[in-house]
Amino acid sequence: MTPRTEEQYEAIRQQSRETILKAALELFALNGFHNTSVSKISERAGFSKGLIYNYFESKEQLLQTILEKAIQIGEKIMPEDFSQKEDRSLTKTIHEIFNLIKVNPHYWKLILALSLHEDIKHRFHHIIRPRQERNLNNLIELLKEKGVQQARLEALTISALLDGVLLQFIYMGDQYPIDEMEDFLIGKFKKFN
Amino acid sequence: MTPRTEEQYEAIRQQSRETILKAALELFALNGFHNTSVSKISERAGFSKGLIYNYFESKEQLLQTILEKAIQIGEKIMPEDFSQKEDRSLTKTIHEIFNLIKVNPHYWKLILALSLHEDIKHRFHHIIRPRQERNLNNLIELLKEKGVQQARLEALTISALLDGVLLQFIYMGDQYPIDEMEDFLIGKFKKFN
Amino acid sequence: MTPRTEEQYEAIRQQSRETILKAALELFALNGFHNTSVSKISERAGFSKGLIYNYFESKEQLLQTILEKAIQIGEKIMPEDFSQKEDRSLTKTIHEIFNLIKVNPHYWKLILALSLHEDIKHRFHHIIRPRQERNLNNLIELLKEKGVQQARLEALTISALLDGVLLQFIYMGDQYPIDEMEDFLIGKFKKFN
Amino acid sequence: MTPRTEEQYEAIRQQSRETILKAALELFALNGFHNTSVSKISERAGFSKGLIYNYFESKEQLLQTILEKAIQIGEKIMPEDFSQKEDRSLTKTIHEIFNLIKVNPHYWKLILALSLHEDIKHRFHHIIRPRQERNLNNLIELLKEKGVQQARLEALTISALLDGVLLQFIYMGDQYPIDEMEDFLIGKFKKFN
DNA sequence: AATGAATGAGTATTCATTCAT
DNA sequence: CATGAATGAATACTCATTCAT
Repeated sequence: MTPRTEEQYEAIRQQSRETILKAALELFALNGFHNTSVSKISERAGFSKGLIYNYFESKEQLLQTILEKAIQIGEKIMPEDFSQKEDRSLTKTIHEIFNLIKVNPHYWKLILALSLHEDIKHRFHHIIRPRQERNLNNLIELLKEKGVQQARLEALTISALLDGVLLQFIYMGDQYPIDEMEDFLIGKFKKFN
Repeated sequence: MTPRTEEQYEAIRQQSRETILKAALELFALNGFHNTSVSKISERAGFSKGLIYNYFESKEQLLQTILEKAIQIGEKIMPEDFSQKEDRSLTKTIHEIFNLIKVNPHYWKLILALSLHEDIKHRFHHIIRPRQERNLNNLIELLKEKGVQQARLEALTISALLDGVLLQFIYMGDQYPIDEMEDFLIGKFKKFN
Repeated sequence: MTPRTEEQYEAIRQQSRETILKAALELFALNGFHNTSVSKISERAGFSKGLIYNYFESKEQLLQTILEKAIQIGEKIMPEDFSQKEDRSLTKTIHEIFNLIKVNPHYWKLILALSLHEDIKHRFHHIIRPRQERNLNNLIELLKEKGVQQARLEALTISALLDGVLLQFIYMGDQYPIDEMEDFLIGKFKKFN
Repeated sequence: MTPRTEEQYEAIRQQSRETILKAALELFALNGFHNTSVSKISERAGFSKGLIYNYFESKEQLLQTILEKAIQIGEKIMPEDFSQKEDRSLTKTIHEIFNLIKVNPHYWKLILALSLHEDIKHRFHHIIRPRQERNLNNLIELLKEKGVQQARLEALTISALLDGVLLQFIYMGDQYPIDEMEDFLIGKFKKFN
């Protein structure tokens, strides 16, 4: 009955926010943003509808928060200063990407689905596009250093390949031989290390 | 003063149907199914809202009609009896896929976007899944004939690669070097011919 | 190929009108006015939708025409000048009412259903109410002549009874022992003859 | 700052539900089901359109709820176990029916109007028909016990008479001498007690 | 006289958001 | 911090009516 301390309140807030974000992510990824109601999110989170609005200004902002998080996750693999990174081997990078996919399939499914919506694409274009560009350039640099010819096309190919694996893994779920594919591709790209 | 002939009516109907389907396809692909209102479709088609319902029972059925058409298009490249096809070379097949993508990007964008929605995926799973399976098996057969080792993983790789190219082309549009990529990949896979 | 004569045209017109009215009556009686679309009427009549509007200004006017016809039919039993009618015996009148019901159940079903709608009731109140009043008064007169006490209540009772039989016959259709009821009631009211 | 208690919420809900049901009943009875829009119901109830759907799944279900309530009311007069009822005298029963009519004219008007719609009739046929049958049989039993000849036809007559009175009372409203009719009919049927 | 494509106002229903408690 | 009743704008769909042929 004693009032909670400021820290306890903060902890509760943090916890509730996470719960809501998790529920929203899952439903957005499963059914799409426009096909997911705030009601369903609150139900899945185990809260009341109104609470969502204590933490997020709108359904839209909920989405934005999720996307920003996804971008941060991606950032870890190919950080701003990728060229300074210690182990920049393609093998390592591919392994990290596969790991990411396996651990957070929902995020990537959502990102993929949303990136196909023009309206959302526009809203995040300024954030996503430069990173894609940068990642591609990093990859091109990497390949050039290894003396690869037509480094740009080769980089685009690798990038497309990884996107395609992601797509198929997302689509097929557990039926997709994700681990075998990882080994297979790492074997294939060893020569570029 | 006399009514139009049956043929005249049929022609009008055919024309209107096509116009509506085209508008719907574009909007679904651009903004997603759930984010496209029937009003917007009718506006884009240059008709009244009500007319849509003279031709299609529901927004849902409009989608279904579009998807069936997309499936028919895909069928041309990898037909049921692919193993009987005259020129089954990988080069030829890749070329055809690229062509398809370039000519009908809207269809494939839509298919991709929809295939990520669980509810829609479920509804069309019985149509799409078997074809994917069949296509993959055809590819595996093709590679085996050429004496390729690990034909299944190699086939999955090729399939992922093509999906990835589609994804990136759809995402980037005219900025994507689709023709160069085609040549590059055909060069890469010549050895499997 | 010779043009039709004016009379032939008129005959066709008359025929089409009847067909439309019949279809409309049946559907209105079956499903209610507001639950019957002009499309369905035209379908049942075997014509195009547009034709209806060559003959009737509106769905509303179609209804009005039907109601006026029903009123005319009722008029035959209890005409304006009922007191001048030759055989005004209750037995005869009841028999005529039963006949009417049996021959035109659709009309009476429709009349009953519509008379319960306030909006329609209002629109026809000035036509229907005076007739009901007149009919009741005629019945009262008749009973008074036979020396019946409390003629008004007795008349209301007879009137309610007949309405009730109509209602139940309409509701139950062929399962209702309409002929037996007629004999039974005529037996009952013989004393008033 | 603290949310309302569960009881408070329940009270609010109960109140709103009742208000909506009352408004719907009145409008359905006045203008018919198909001629009453959810908008009009919400207006009459003094709520927003959307609120209706917090309480009822559909306009249809609103109707169903009302009908079930009407059936429950009817059940009180002629309960399942009517033959066990203490005072089963016709006089008493007629008095109860008149009371019911006078207290709840809207319900009976609605029931009457709806029972003339084929589509609605079908939907509730399985609920309403058996009760009508049962009620008629109860009445027949009652009359037989009193030694009445042709008990079935007599019962049908009484039943029709009561339906007719209801019909006329509903149609004419306050102008109908409902109390006088009650006394008159009770006098008429005293002999069957 | 007859047709049916097209229109647009109206209807049921959903859902993001607000707010009193 | 938390609740859920209430709102209103948007959405899918229907249908009486018009009109060119």
